[in-house]
Amino acid sequence: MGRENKTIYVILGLLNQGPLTGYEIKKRIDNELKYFWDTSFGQIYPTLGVLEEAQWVTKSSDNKGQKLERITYTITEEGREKLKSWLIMPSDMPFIKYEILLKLYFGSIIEVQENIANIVDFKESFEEQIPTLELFESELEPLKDQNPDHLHYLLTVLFGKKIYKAYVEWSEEAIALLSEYQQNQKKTVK
Amino acid sequence: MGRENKTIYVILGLLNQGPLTGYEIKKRIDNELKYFWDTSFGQIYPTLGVLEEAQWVTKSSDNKGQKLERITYTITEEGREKLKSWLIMPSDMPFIKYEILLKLYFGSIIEVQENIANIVDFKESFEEQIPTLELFESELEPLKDQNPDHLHYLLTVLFGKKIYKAYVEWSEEAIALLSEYQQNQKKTVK
DNA sequence: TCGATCATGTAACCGGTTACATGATTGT
DNA sequence: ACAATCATGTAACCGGTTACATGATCGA
Repeated sequence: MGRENKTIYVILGLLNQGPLTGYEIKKRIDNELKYFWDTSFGQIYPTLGVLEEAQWVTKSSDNKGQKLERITYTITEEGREKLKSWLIMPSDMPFIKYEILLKLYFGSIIEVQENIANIVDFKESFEEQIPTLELFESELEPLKDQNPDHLHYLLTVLFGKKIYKAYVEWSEEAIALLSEYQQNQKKTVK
Repeated sequence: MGRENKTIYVILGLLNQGPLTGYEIKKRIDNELKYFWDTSFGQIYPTLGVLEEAQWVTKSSDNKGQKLERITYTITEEGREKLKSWLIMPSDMPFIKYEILLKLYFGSIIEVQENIANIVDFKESFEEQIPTLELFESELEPLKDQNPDHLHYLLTVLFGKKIYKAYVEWSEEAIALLSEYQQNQKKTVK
């Protein structure tokens, strides 16, 4: 699970671009970071409390006491330092549990067709997201020299594109190998 | 975190190939599944208890009562059915939290060189594993038509190779873009 | 003899999800 | 009127890691 709580850095990173409410933080994560990160309200609100106690953010409300209070959080200088010190540390390796590989590894006891169907699902779910990533790419590409943020966003988009294409290519190879095996089986039975 | 406990299926999948002790299960996971799965003793032993209670495995000991008891677990017919029913279900999508992308996304506030160093680390750690995967591939390739298990193992190896190569390619692109940006910056300063 | 590996397990803790609770505001 | 969205939070629960505890066996 990776010892350290990374949620604090996601929040600090977003707040570093400007003050936000908890709700807005969630929206930004869902819209912008969804290809490589996610989190839930049940994590965001408690973490904001932790951040405030540590004085990495400050809290303010333009309608305190009223119903539907809107609490805006702002990063502090200490918070910015905390963010920077994390940014320059080596990253944890992505450790990923691929359920589909686990199923394939043990998959010889079910029908070949069932395994192929699983891979087809996998392939399609990534393939359909590639055009969106390419759209982002075409929007960010011309801006990359003007603003370092755009360049950094572009790098994450290129990552997504590269990996999703690799998923699709592997799926095609795997389906071909399984189909070939299935054909050989049929011949043997005949 | 993905609702259902997948550890039970990893264990059932391994036991389906033959009886094992908890310790041996851990070793097999570390040796064979490490590219796409891992787990700890603190998860394996309690899960074996759950599996036994559900009668998906049976427990036996050739040296009961002695010190250093060796407890061997064997899958039952119900266990095998449970495994099969999971194998044919659609897989959860791999949801992956890439700390390195998070850092890049927020990376414009630190030195370009720091971000490049992070990517270089990332690249190297995967690059060095590719030869091992290619060795596995060359061992499994000639066996794939003889035994369906070997074909299935090969598919998981091909996955690893494809994704690791994609990581390396992206790293090179990203480093090039960041270096280019850095050069332009220097010119502007002059 | 001494270190590596075999072998089983527990307890404390943490990160994270889901469901629940509550209600206001905005646009159609 | 009504649905969607805005808005904040809590509690129960679960999966998983780490550290701890204990000791046997085997090979150099």
